[in-house]
Amino acid sequence: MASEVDEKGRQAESSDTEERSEKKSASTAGSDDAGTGGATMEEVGGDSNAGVSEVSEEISSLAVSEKGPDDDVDKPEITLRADKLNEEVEAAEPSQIKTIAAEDTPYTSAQTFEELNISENLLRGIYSEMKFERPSKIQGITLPMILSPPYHHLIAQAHNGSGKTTCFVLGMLSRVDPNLKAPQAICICPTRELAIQNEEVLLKMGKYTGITSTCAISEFGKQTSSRRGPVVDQIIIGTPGTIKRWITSKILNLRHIKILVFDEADHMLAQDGFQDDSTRIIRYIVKDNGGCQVLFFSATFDDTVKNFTVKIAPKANQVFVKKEELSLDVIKQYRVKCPREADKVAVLKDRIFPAAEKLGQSIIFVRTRASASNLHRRLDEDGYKCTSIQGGLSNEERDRVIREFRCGQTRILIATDVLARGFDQAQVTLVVNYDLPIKNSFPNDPDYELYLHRIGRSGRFGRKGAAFNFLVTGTDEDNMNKISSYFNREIPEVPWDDDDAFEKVLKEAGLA
DNA sequence: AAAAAAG
Repeated sequence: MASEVDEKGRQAESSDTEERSEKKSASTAGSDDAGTGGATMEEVGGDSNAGVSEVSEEISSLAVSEKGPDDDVDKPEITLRADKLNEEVEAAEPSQIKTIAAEDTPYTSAQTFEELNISENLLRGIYSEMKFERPSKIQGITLPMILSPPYHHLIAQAHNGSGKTTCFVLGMLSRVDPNLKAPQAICICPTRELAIQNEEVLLKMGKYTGITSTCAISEFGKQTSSRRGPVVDQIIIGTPGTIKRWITSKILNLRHIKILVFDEADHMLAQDGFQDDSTRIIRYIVKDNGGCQVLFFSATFDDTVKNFTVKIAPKANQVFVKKEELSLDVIKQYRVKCPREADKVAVLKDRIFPAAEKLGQSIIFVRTRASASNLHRRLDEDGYKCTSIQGGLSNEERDRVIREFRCGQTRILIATDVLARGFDQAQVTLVVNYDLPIKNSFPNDPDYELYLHRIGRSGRFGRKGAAFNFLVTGTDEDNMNKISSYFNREIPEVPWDDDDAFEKVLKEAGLA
């Protein structure tokens, strides 16, 4: 079921058009699943007082000041129009999503794009370019929240590959005034690859709107901020550093910004992520025009960052998924115990590569830049065809590696966590955690969020996928077990030296 | 003992 739903929500390239349009994506209400009702509603909000820094308090008081005269209502009680809402959409996706509407604003989930009151030109892009028929579950819930006055902030969590990009791209395109030739929307992403990808979706969906956009990422050899003229494009999608530089060097005017989007929001607001940059940009906007609607989108929000987000956007609409529900069943997960570190390469060569050749494309995640290039070099020397990407490469090099992978010229890509989040390539069926993701601050704990994002690079839009986790040490095993129980998923072992076992497991995953 | 952005 999940697959049909996801088909609707996809932001994929044209390469998969055939499949997408023939799927019965029109049946959002998927009556067969109606029995799954009774979504568990967890308590939300209220408890968001964990240790939050003073900075955030400051932001909070600033960020609330929504532009416009609608600052009247201040009722503490939260109207759970949400449960009605859940029943309506529950049928579409089996997962449990809990929704908290800001104040007493009632929202009805959208069953069609027409009822969202978006422009004809935008509808045309949605149908003829994106080939969407109806909103996916997450789209149906969040789009009315994004598009209805008084334009509350939104904190939204949704599964990998469920159509988050569409939500905020459509949101930006719809809220921008096509006749005002000035920056009106900003989207901030953690990597330049993601910024580029998101702008591609935006260009496609907004093809007939006449709305213009620009990508604010560092471009080697291109004009520096000082030599660049003022930004006249209406939507800016980029990475924190460049956006900040454009703002401080006055080439990006914030006066007409009405919507700000954080993609991979948990990372953008994490203390060891981009929290400082993100809060600074919010402050700039507040200072220049009194603030704007802010959207926070991610597949994951750990408790700390969730509390922080609620803190800086106190009156936001909230949409959350239980963590046990996040790990997609379409992605089969396995552990591979390797006797020694050196055996990892052997498993790659003997089991993964042969399979990968037949099964689409693969991404192999390693922990450091150095191990990415080392592994790449070793395999290269032995005649295995693969490429690697990490933040130490030049921008041109990165662009080239991505381009080659996008067009299928390369099938196996070694990567650091630069590609862990958001990277959307429908043909990726295999993900290998050559090194498990671990928390930098607590090396004995796995990074659950990163794990989920990594394996989410496969199984896009309900396709099949498999993830192999390489384990060597006792710590590896401990971490694997923690991940397994955190998401409440069995992660069975595949013997590292058994061809048949791998064969069998790939069949089981629906790949072989 | 990390990676990401960017200077």
